Amino acid sequence: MASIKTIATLAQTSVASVSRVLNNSGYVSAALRAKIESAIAQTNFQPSSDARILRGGKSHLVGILLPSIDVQFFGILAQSMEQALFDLGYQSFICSTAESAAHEARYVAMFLSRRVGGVIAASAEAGAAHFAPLRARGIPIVAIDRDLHGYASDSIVIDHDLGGRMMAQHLLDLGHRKIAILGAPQHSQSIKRRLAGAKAALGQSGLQPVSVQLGMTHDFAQAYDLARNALAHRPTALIGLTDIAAIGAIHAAHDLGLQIPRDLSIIGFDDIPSAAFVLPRLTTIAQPIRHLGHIAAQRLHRLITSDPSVQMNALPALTLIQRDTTAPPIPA
Amino acid sequence: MASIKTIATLAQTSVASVSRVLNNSGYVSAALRAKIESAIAQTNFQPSSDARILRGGKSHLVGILLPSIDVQFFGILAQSMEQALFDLGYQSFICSTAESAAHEARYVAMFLSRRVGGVIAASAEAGAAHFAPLRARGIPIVAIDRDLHGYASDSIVIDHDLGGRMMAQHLLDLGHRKIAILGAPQHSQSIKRRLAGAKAALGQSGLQPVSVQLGMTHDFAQAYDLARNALAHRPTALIGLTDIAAIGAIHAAHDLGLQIPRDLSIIGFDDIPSAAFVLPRLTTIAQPIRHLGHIAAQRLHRLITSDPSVQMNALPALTLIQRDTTAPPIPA
DNA sequence: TTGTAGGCGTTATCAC
DNA sequence: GTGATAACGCCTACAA
Repeated sequence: MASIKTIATLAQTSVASVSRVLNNSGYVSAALRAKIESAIAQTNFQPSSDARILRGGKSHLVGILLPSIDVQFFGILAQSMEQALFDLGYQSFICSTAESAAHEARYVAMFLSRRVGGVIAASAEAGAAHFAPLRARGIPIVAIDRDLHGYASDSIVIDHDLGGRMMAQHLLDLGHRKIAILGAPQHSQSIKRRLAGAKAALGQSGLQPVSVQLGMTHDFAQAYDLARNALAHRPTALIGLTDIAAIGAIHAAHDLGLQIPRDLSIIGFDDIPSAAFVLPRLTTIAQPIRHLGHIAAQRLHRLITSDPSVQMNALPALTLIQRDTTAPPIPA
Repeated sequence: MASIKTIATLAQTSVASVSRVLNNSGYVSAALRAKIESAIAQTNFQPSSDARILRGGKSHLVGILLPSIDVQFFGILAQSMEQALFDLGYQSFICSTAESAAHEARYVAMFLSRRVGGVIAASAEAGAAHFAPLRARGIPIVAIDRDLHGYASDSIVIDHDLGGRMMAQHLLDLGHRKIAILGAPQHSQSIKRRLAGAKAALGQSGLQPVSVQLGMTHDFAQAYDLARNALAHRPTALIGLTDIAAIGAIHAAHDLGLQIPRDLSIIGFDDIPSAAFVLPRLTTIAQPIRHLGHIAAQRLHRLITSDPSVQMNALPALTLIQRDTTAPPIPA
């Protein structure tokens, strides 16, 4: 593999000068610089990041820990973070943890050996002790989507509780009283908080959900089954803690011969692209996914460089997107 | 940052012995080994991959180049590859290129400086010269989803042409004669091949598509617009070159008051999770996305290690998944 | 303006 | 069994 030495030989000079042109540091005569640059171009030479890191340079590596990227919400999030980070000069390890603390721990060990400069994580709920080694080494951690207890240096987490309230309130405002709730994965902190928020809002009206159905995985098929269970309790409206859950519910209702929103109102959460492209179009609470990813990248960058000039963006707000799956209940 | 030296001091021994326990090489007495292991555990020490690479070890790094991961097809693909690769001992840089050769080139330069051991790529169509430096260094490249002309060491690319034929044939078998085609992104090799295949199948029946609508981006909204254009030509059936395209078309048809499949048949391609969860459920050609990802990972591993014992899996077949969006046309 | 040399963390080679 | 040590590729004093 070509090294700085190869280039030096090619350009008939010393490694120091090559390093100087590579880094635009110190003095190099125009003539020498030209020779060196041509040698670099010829060889397609790229200096070894490893040697640079070893020498004491920053790694410009960051770890991104997400439950998955085969679910669109996280795919969008991952891509937006990776792009923003790349533009800031970092390269990312995007890791899918399947909500498993064991997997997270494995990836954390990898981050350590790769000397990542920072981590962005949407961690599984069950304990976060495996983040301790990162903290011990002063490696900044930005929590995204879910809090990380004492381990995060910064948190980009929307107000899931409020989100839950908004869903419930919308249905309440429409006049619904028999409301069911479903969602997954049940161990996810965001799901739990939305659930808590929704229940709280119902509670304020002296109501309780007629059924709460929680599942393990983030997929349509399971949501469909949960919805079948929920619908057995004859709600007039249904809260999907995610759009996936809500869309699964639309299908379950359809197969039961229910008309939406006439017989059943459904509201979701996230506003993933599919939400606007199901029939009927899904009413949902939108979170600005890409925007959150960009903010997380910026914050991590700020933490890594300790550069106070990077601005602290406020978290964008949640918005109710009213589409075609919610309406007042039929008067009894 | 703790190093092997720190551990040696802690365990009152030399770096050589620490290295020996780290790598299970050479002789270490049980007593010494215990001391060293405890020092390692105490410190949460992880040896620097950079130093290992520098020393001449393999980097165990691989680059994954995909147009995006915010589109579910690629998100699933990326995750399956990353997982399989991680289990094989590799860490991946998952990079979203937005179908841009310039972006690809930037990532390739990064791969070079990071000394990746291999690359998996679904490249944009426009030329692949920027892969030359990888080839020059003998870094294996596995093409996935799309061929890479002369640059790939191996190719995991389904027969898109056949896929196109299968879509057309299904509609032809049903009795359709006025068939429109839509899809995106139009510069994608896979899209072009499916289109070619579909046209060829129509041609064998002496037919031509009544309309071909191609777009730039992989999203529902654009597909919706394309479908509006296509439907102006009054086809009885419509081929979506991707499920995204087909789902956009379902909505366009719905908004035009068309009943599916009575007034219009629609077939898609890929069988992404949403395909089974739109109404009506989408008939489509399934490609086993995860499986393809696993195969790509295996093949790359084989190329990196040149270990002939890794089996060559055959590419899995395409299957028609008949759901509810296709039916015979209404007799005129 | 250019060149020489040391050291970053690791492993392999060689002595002891 | 164990411990020095050279070398990997790079950057940065420092010397010339």
